[in-house]
Amino acid sequence: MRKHSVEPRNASLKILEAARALAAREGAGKITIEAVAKEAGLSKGGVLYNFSTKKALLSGLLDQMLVAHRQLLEKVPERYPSRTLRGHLETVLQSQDLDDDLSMAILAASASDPRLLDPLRTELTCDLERILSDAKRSPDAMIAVLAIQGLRFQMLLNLPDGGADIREGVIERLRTIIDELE
Amino acid sequence: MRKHSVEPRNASLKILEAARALAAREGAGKITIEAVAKEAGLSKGGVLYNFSTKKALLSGLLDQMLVAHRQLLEKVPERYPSRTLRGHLETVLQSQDLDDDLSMAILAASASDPRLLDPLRTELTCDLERILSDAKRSPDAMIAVLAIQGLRFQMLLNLPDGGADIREGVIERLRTIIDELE
DNA sequence: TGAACTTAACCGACCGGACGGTACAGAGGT
DNA sequence: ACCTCTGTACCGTCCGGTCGGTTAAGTTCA
Repeated sequence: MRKHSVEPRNASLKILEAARALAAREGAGKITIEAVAKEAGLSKGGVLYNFSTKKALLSGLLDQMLVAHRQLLEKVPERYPSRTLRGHLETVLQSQDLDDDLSMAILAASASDPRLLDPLRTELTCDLERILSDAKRSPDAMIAVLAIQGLRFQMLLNLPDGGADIREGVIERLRTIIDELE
Repeated sequence: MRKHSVEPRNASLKILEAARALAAREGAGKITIEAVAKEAGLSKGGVLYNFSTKKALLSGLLDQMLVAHRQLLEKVPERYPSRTLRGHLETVLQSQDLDDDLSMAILAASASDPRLLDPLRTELTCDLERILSDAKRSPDAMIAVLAIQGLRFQMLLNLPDGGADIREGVIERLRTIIDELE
C-alpha cells in the first residue's frame, strides 16, 4: 500500500514555531488559531488539520518545551553529582524571556483545563524522584528544588528579585547547596 | 421591590465574595461577569456598576487577597525575628485550596494584561525589602523567600511535592533556616 | 500510458455562542 | 428632587470549531 519514503511534510513543527514567535512578539494573550495560522503562512483549517483543537496545540507547545528541557538536562556532564538538580538550575538560568509568554499562555490555558499540565507533572515527578534519591539530605535538596521553581516563576511573572547582587548571591548559594548534597 | 432591606449599601464586598465562591466551586475558568452576578444574587448591571470592568473586578479580588495577606503577616508576634519572612511561610502553609482557583483566575488574566499583577509586585517588593534588611545573610533569606514562592506555586498547580514526609522535612528546615537568619 | 480513483494536506467561509460592555429605565432612600 | 444603586435588554466582537471544497501526489488497472 504505502511505502512513503518522504515524510509527510510536517507543518506541525512550523506551526509550533510560529506560535512561539507569535507569543514572543505579541504576548501570551495573542495566541489564537487564526493568528498562529497567519504567522505560519497557513490557513486556519491548515492549523486545525495538524492540531485538531487548540488545547492540542498548546499541549504540543508544552511537549516541545519539555523535550528541550530534557535535552538541556542531558548536557550536564555525567560526572556531576546531583545531575538532575544541577540541570534544573542551569535550565532556569539559561532560559530566555522568549519562553516566558509561551509559558504564560500555557499557564493561562491550564486555568480552564488543569489536565493540560499533566505532562509537566509527570516529568517533574520523575525528576524529583531522581533528585531525592541522589541526595543525601533530602530536605535540603527539596528546598533547592523549590527555590529553583520559585526563581522560575519570579522571572516568569516579573516579580521583584531584590536586585542583581542578591540574585548572584542566591545563584552562588544554590550551587554550593547542590555541591554539598552528595 | 425590595426584599432584603438590610445592607443595601455597596454590594462590592458581596460581589467579591461571590467571585471567590464561584471560583472555588466551578474553577478558575468560570469567572465571568454574568456568573458572578448570578452567584451574588444580582444582575450583570449591578456587578458592572460596582466594578466598571472585568479587570477591575479581578483587581479587586487581588486586592482583597493582598489585604488578607497583610493581616496574616501582622498576626505574627512582633518579638519574632525575620517577622515578614516567617509570616510568608505561615501564610503559604495556611492557605486553603479555596484560594487556588482564584489565584489561577488572576494568573490567567495576567497573561493578557501583565499590569494586573502590579499591586502584587509592589507588595512583594516591600516585603522583600523588609526581609532582606532584617536578615544577616541575605542570600539565605532570599533562598527562603524563593523556596516559599516555589511552594506556593507547587500547591497552586498541583505539582509533585515528593510526599508528605519530604514536605514536613522541608517545612521544618525552612523554619530553622529562618531562625538562624538573625 | 493514461484515465479513473484515492488519499493526504490544506483552504476559507461560516456558524454559534460566550462574553465584555453599553443604554436606559426605574426603585429606594435621604 | 436628587443621587445611588440595580435590572433588562441589547450589541459587537472575538474565537474555536465545522464542513464542504480544492489541489496535488500517488495508485490502480485497462
